[in-house]
Amino acid sequence: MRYLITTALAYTNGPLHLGHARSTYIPADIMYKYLKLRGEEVIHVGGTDNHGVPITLTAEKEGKNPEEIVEKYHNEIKEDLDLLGVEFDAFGKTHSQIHIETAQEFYLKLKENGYIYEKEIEQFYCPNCKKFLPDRYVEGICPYCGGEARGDHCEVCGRHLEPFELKEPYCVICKGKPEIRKTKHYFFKLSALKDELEEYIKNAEEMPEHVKNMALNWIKELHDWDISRDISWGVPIPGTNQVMYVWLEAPIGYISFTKMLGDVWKKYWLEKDTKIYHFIGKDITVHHAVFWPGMLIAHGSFNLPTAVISGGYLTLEGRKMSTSKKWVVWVKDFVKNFDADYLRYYLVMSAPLFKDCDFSFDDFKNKINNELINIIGNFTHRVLTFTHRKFKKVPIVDEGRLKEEDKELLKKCEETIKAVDKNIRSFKFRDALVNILHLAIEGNSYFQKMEPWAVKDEERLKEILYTCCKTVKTLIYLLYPYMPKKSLALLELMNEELDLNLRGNELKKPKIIFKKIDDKKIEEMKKKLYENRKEEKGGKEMEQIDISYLEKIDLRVGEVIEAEDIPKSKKLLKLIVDLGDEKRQIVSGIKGYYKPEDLVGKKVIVVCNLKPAKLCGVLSEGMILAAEDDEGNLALLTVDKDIKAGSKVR
RNA sequence: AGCGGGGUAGGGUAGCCAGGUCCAUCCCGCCGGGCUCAUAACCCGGAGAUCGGAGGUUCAAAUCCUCCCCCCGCUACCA
Repeated sequence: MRYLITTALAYTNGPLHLGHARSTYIPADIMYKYLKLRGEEVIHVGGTDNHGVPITLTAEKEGKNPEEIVEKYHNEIKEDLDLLGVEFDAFGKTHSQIHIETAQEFYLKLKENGYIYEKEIEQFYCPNCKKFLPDRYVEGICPYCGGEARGDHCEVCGRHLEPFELKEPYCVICKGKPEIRKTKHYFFKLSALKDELEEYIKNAEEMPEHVKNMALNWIKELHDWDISRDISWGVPIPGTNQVMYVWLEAPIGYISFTKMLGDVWKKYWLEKDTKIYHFIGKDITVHHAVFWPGMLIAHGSFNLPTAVISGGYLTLEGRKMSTSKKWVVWVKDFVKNFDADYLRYYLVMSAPLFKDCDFSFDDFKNKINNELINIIGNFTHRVLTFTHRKFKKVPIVDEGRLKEEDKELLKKCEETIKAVDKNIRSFKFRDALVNILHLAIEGNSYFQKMEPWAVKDEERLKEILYTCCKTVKTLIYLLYPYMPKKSLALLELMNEELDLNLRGNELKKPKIIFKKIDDKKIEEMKKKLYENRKEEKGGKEMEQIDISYLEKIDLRVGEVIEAEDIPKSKKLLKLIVDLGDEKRQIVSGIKGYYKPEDLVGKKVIVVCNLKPAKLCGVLSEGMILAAEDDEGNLALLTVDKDIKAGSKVR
């Protein structure tokens, strides 16, 4: 059996953060290193995704051309991966000759097989920017709920919108008004592949259950896929002046980058007996479990994915990560202060891969110091120092002569090896690491029971320490995929090879391999993170305004006279507010903070001259003011003592 | 709104698909004791859980069914 491991192509408009590391790269690298360690034929292929409009936008913002942006972030991303200890056999770019050719050949084959057709469609065109605008680059008002909508999707009510349903559309680049123009687009007949996809998914034995469920659900309603874009940055569609939609060409990168290795690529993509594992983040599960296999089926020659391993999301200190709000920890900043192997350990240990989990600095410190170091670090260290002091080398004894309790620990080693194998091969990286931790606990317990420090009989002492060293060697071997650097450092002290044998070699002078995490560094990192957040929100950064600006806002006191829930919304309540001379209906996003009945009678501050809008289909003629803190607590603004409804606020 | 995942002791997590072996696993934390080879580390023992809520099926439910609540994500260009 041959294994091809791929990791999601990183998008070259920013470096990697801890979320990328946890959901995709670290698990994949563990799988890769493990299979390699077991002597399997395995390669890891990855790279960066360089096309699509966001790159051109970033380029414009930074006053550079797209190639420069791509180059910059491609290199940064690769450096981040190196820092994490993630290894690749091939790491490519989608903006490269080999990929562009491969993607075009792929496309032509789809066409030849009858899966591509042309259709004239109408699309937004921005006369100002002189370009057609892909969906996401037009914003406007949702015709159903009056909320803000982007392209074909309303952010507020979540409806899918037909093109041009959008009211008051504007171009996100120049804010100008786009016009509608006709253009010829190419479509991929995804809908024709329903039966084949269903059969594929149902028979994909190693595909995780939740991925299967999602995929099967998705194919119930498959749309054909508009795969052309009227922009210039991308893989040109042969014979046109358009480029391919990135989700058509990017996954082909898995093939193109394998080609970087020469003819062996054929073994992985064309010959049977290959397992293909795609490691991705959960947001792109459908692309990998439905669209990509659909493309491969339509193409007809390549192996299909054996499994799509979709990693859960990582929150930071209990809150959603956000690069724009600077609520993020970048890989390169993290590894400046802490060992990458500690990160690998922590991110795997925190939760099973498919689940979301949280990264917190305090928890990181606790888990590393109290679990990894106290249990595993301490066991390996006490065994090596003690053995070194007594014998200077690993004593080799005849295993047949060992006592029951020795044999029991050695048996536990064997069992752990088996359990780890089973768990890693079924993507249960955390479970396997727990198996390893348990072996170290058993080791400590054995050491304690045997009391080698009190054993006078040298032969017996050799037996005990042989058993301990064998256990340490097993730990080093099994830990290698998780913590390669630490594992190799221990191996160095043992003067050993990366396998399960003991050679009786002379031990190097022991030193501490697993150093505890420094509180100061934790505090530094936390401080930096929280300060970023303050800066972002802080008043200093805001532009100063003239008092006349304030006069433009009509603020008045209003009394809530009716309040009811808007059932189909997540956050909205409908309020009727008395403003003295009139009553107004106002929709407010405070569901969950206030019960409708508690609001009635409250005096609130209302922005009266706000442009009316429909939210979730309900008209809102104003806005009530509320304060919100870091923890997401919300409080309505009200008046200090009773005052007439309709009073002006100034 | 639809879909996917999740809600189990202070935190994390196993068990759930194939109901009894579960007065519920493991790791951290907490409490008590022991040890001294070891990074104030280690070992032994203990306390701590209405298994999100309400019904139902069953001799038997954390596990199956129904309804509800809460958290996260996706919905086609953010791991």
